[in-house]
Formats: sequence, structure tokens, C-alpha cells
Amino acid sequence: MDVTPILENLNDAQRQAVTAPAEPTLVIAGAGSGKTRVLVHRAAWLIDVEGVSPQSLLAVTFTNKAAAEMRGRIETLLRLPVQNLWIGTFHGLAHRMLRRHWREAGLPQNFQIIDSDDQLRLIKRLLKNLEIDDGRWVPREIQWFINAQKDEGLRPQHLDHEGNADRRQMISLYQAYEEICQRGGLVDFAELLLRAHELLRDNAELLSHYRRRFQHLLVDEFQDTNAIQYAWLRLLAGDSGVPFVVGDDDQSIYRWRGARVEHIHRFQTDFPGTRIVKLEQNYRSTATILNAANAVIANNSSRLGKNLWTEGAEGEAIRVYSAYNERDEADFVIGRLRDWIDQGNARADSAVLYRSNAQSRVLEESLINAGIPYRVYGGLRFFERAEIKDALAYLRLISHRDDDSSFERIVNKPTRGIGARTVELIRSYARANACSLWRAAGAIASNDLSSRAANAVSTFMSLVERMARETRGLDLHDQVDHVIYASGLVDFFKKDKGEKGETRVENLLELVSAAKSFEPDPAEEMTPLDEFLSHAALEAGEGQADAWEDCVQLMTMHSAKGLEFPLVFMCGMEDGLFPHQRSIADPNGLEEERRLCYVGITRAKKTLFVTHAEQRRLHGMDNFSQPSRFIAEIPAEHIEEVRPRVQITRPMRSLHSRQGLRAATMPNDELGIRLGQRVRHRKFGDGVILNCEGQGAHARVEVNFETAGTKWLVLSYANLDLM
DNA sequence: TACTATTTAATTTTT
DNA sequence: TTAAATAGTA
Repeated sequence: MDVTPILENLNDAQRQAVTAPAEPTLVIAGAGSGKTRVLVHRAAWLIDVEGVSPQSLLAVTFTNKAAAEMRGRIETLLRLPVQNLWIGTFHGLAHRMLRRHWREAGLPQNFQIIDSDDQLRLIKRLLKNLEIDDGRWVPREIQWFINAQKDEGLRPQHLDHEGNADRRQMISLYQAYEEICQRGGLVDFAELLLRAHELLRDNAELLSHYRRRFQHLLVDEFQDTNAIQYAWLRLLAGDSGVPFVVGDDDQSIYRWRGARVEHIHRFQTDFPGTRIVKLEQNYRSTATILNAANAVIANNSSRLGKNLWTEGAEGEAIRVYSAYNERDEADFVIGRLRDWIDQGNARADSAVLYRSNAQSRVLEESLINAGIPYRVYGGLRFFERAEIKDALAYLRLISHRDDDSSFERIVNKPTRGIGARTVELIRSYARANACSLWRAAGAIASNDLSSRAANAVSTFMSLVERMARETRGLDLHDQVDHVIYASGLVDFFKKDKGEKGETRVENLLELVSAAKSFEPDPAEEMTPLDEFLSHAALEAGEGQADAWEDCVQLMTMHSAKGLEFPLVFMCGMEDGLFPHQRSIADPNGLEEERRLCYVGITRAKKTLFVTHAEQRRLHGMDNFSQPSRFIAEIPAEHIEEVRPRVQITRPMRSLHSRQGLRAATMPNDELGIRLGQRVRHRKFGDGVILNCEGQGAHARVEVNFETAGTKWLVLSYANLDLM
């Protein structure tokens, strides 16, 4: 057998991992060390060389995109399509099992998946039903609580209120939420995992079937598995399954949503004799960038320990720029981007990273002004758009009349005279009789409603029945097409004035094409419609379109994980922003921020700019902050400070206040600025001028405040009062 | 029911 | 600042 294609171009460590014997294996893979590569080649090795049937392989990835990419790469390597190979996210795989064994899992055959938005609505409705004050019991917090419990594998009955009344209430809300979901055949994301775990745990036959089937379990991004995912994996592996997991403890950035790095440690005790392979050679970044990243992450405790190295060049120094404010910061970024583009580089090879989404705004404004095309990652995705969810709700109701969450969503959309009063009556009937809203509506329409309301309700119900009848037997996309018109949604959004309505209609039409290109899996026993609906919930689709255009990439550092760019900017590197204020006090939080910083730095292949602003407008308030402590953690020899501020001669359009304009044009002495002058600042209080430099718009003064300490302030922004 | 004024709160996000 | 949710008004 010729194994060259599978092993060529692998380094020793990679090869060792790929060809490891059938024993539990933990691959610690640093950033840019060829992690995905190892997984792909491992799968190919098992199939092609070890003769393992694709059917005996289970591969888990973090996102759907990663799953699709992995499948593609395995097929390319093997030069044949691999059927019967289960690759997917934990959620996707759990879903698959639940569909196959819905009966054993205690679910209705056509159970529906709800996303976090649906979940939140459901919780809000629940609170209203129980007449619980949603000011004291914040829906988001309840949602958070429920998901956190599920992530840990805990049902309400496992929870103890610990004598705490608030906690007791939370638990009973969790319980009530579960009952609603069960009645409506609704399954949220965490529930998929929890059910799938219970399914295997409580069904010895199923468990042994799957254990026999899946000999090899490949897991990507292992550091980001949560408790229930890990438990499922361990259960599935049993004593005979061979887990092969790949992860990087230094890139664990999702603790806040249940991920536990500790699983990397635990893996070694749960699977005695685990073989550990470390991938430390980096093929992405320059030595400078790697050394900087290594130095930063070295400040974290309890690491597995790993040092990235490269055979590549040292590369250029990391450039650090201190901006006056966020606009100056943006201007700086735009200037460097211009240089980059002028040198003939692709815009798409550059990325601007930030800690929180709010920071993108200023950058976007400047990019628009400069006429540089850009794309912002994140935000609403296709299947999350309101109009799409409306259409899906109709489809779901057609498939599943008892789906309360869909019922509520579209019962009066487009408006058909079923107002809050009527819906409230339906709700209370449903509550009293423990039935679905659909049934309640049917029961109530003939008795308890005013004739007008009763009429409206029965019109709605017969509309749904009619759509169900008329779409029966049609192709999926014809069903969708029929529903968006028959429901009146298209006309409803057409009436919306302006571009908004137009885009909504376009999106609805796009939904029809999505249905057209959707390929149902013949192996599944669901109807194509149900399969499409699950797909929509499980895979929300791409964010923005125009992915093909050559443009600058804007995203948070979280969404940058797994990506790489020749040119990278890390913006807003200030204490309070990054590390974020809410993480600073907690050592665990701070370490996670540091890992995020590590992720950010290691995105850069060649050039890295780090910027921070002395003053930043946040929530409408001016804030002054220190450069991020992470900057100080980068060894000085890798840093080059950029100081173009003396030459800046841009017009100060950004000045809003009259004082600002005056300060921008008048010489300092006329403003009364001299050493020793007492001044007052609205935030820092009283102080004395110690020093000053520059004239006009760029004049800065050093002030020693009585309470806030010594600070450099830009005169035109600081709004100092003379005393 | 729809529009407007007021209040409130403000990481990170995939499934 | 601003976006979203809520309360109040026509």
C-alpha cells in the first residue's frame, strides 16, 4: 500500500499522531501547528491504511463549517467520497441519534429544534403565564441558568435549592420550562446534547450498538467541550472505543459558555495510558510574533506547557500605536491598510480584530470614508432573520400544530385581528387544560370569544389547515414558495416602506432558493420539510453575503479563532476593554482574556499592529485608560512604538464642542495654559498642570489630579476648566 | 393597533 | 451613544 500521499509533508510529530496505534491519543496542538491537518490525515490513515471502515469512524468538530471542510479534505485526500462517515458537531450528531431513536428518547417523531431566540421568547411567555415579575426574574438570566444546568448534565430534579429561595424559584422555572418543551415537542440546543447522553446512558442495547459501531472517535477543538459533551463522548467510547482528541489548552476561550479546559487533564486519567503528542512547530507566523505570543501566554498558570517555534524568519517587529482616541486609532488603522493595499496586497489578507462588537462602528465609519471595502463578521445570520423565522414558523405549524412557540409568533402576523386580548384568552385556556395553543384556540373559538375574535381565530386556523392541505405532496421548495405567499407574509413585508421591506421580501424569496438547493438525506426518516426545518435551526447559515469580494475583514477576537491573516490589527488594547472590565477581577477570567489575546496575536502571519487609545468614548462617556497589561507582557525587543502623532495634520472634524474648536485653533498661552495652573476635569476632579507639549489641536498637558493621579490629556478633548 | 416617548443597560457566540 | 424594550398615547 502506498502511504505517501497521507504521510508526505508531515513533520515528525504530526506523523506520530497520524500513525498512532489504536489507543487513546491526546494531541496538544499549538496555534498554526497543523491541527486540522492531523485530524484529516488521521482519518485518511485509518480508512486507507488501517482498513477501518468509514462507518466505524465518528468525527466531531466545533462548527458546521469545520465539519464540511473536514469532510471535503478527507475526500480529497482519499480521492473518493466517504459515505457512512459521521462527521458533525456535537449538536448535529446528537440530533441524528435522537431522530433515529426518538421513541427511546421520549420525543415525538417530529420534534422541533428551537434556537436561543425561540428559547428566550418561550421563557418570557412562561413568566407571563405564571404571572412572575420579569423585572425581578430576568428572562435572560433564567435562560442562562437553564442552559448552564443542561450543559452540566443536570435536570431540575438533580438540583438542590440549598435553602435559597431565589434558587428554588429558578429551579421551578427550569422545571416549568421543561414541561412546556416536552408538551410542544421542542428541543433546545443544550437539550439535544443532554437527551443524546441520556439516550445512550439509559439504553444498554443502543449503547452497545453504537459502541460496537464507532471504534474511532476523532474530536477537534477538544479544549472547548463542555461537561455534557465530554460525558457523551466518554460513554460512547466505553472501554473499547479509541478517542483521538486534538486541542490547545491555551486557546480555550469559551469557559463562559460551559467549555472546560480541565477535560484535557481529565482525559488522561479517564483513559489510562493516553498517548500524548505535542505539535509545537508553527507554520503560520514569524518568530517575532510567536515569541510575543509565547511570552504573553507564559503568564498563565496551570498550563500543560508548550512552546511554539518556527523555522521561519524572525520577521518584522510588532508595531504598537498609542492613539489619542478611538477616531485617531481608526485613522491609523486606515492609513496602514492604505499602505498595504497600495503595495498590491489583497484587502482580504488583512483583518482588524477587537474585543467587543461595539468597537467596529468607528472603524467602519472610517473605512467608509476612506472608500475601503470591508466585511464585518458576526451579526444576524440568514435563518435568524425575523422574516425567515416567521416563514419557518408557518412551516413548522403546518408540520406540527402543537408547536406553541411558532403559534405565538405568527398567530397575528400579518395582523389579522387577533390581538393581545384574544391571545391571552387562548393562553389561559391552554394553561387550564394543559394543552397546546392550537387546541385551545380550536376549543375556544366556538364558545368563549366575541364573534369577531372567534371569526379571526377560525380564519387563521383554516388558513393553516388549508396551507397544510395545499402543500401536501409538493416539492420542498414549492411548499416554501406556497407558504410565503399564502400566509400573506410577502404582501405584509411589501407594505413596509423603504428598503427594509424590500430586503425582507428578497430574503423570503431567498428562502425558496435555499429550499431548492437543500438536499434531504434519503437515509433519514423525516419528511424533507422537517429535515429542512432542523437544518435551519442547527445551521443558521452565513452571516453577510459578499464573502467573495476582496475586502478587509473585521471581527472580534473570538470569531477570529481558527483563521489567519498576513496583516492583523488588534485594536482597543486597553485595560478595561481588553482585558474586559468584567473579567479583570477574577483570576480565571483574566487568564481566559489572556488566552484570547494569545489567539489574537497568533492570527498574524507576518505583520501585527497593536493599538490602544488614551481616551475612548464608551456608552456616551469619555473614558481614559491605560494600555492593556497584555502589551506590557510582550517582550520589549519585539515591539516598535509608532509615533506619528507629531506630524498629524488632519482637520479636526471630530471636535464637537465649541471649546474643542477653540482649543483646536488657538495657541496655548491664549487658552491660559501654563505650568502650575490649577484645572478641573469633570471626571478626574481638580489638579495641577505639570507639563505641556504641542500646539493647537495636538496640544497635550500632563495634569496631576488630587485623586486620580497623573494623566496626559489632549487639550482639545479633555474640556478642562481653568480655576 | 400602531406610533412615539421614555427608560434601561451595555463581553465574547455556536449550536 | 445607541439599541432595544417598555409604557403611554392617538
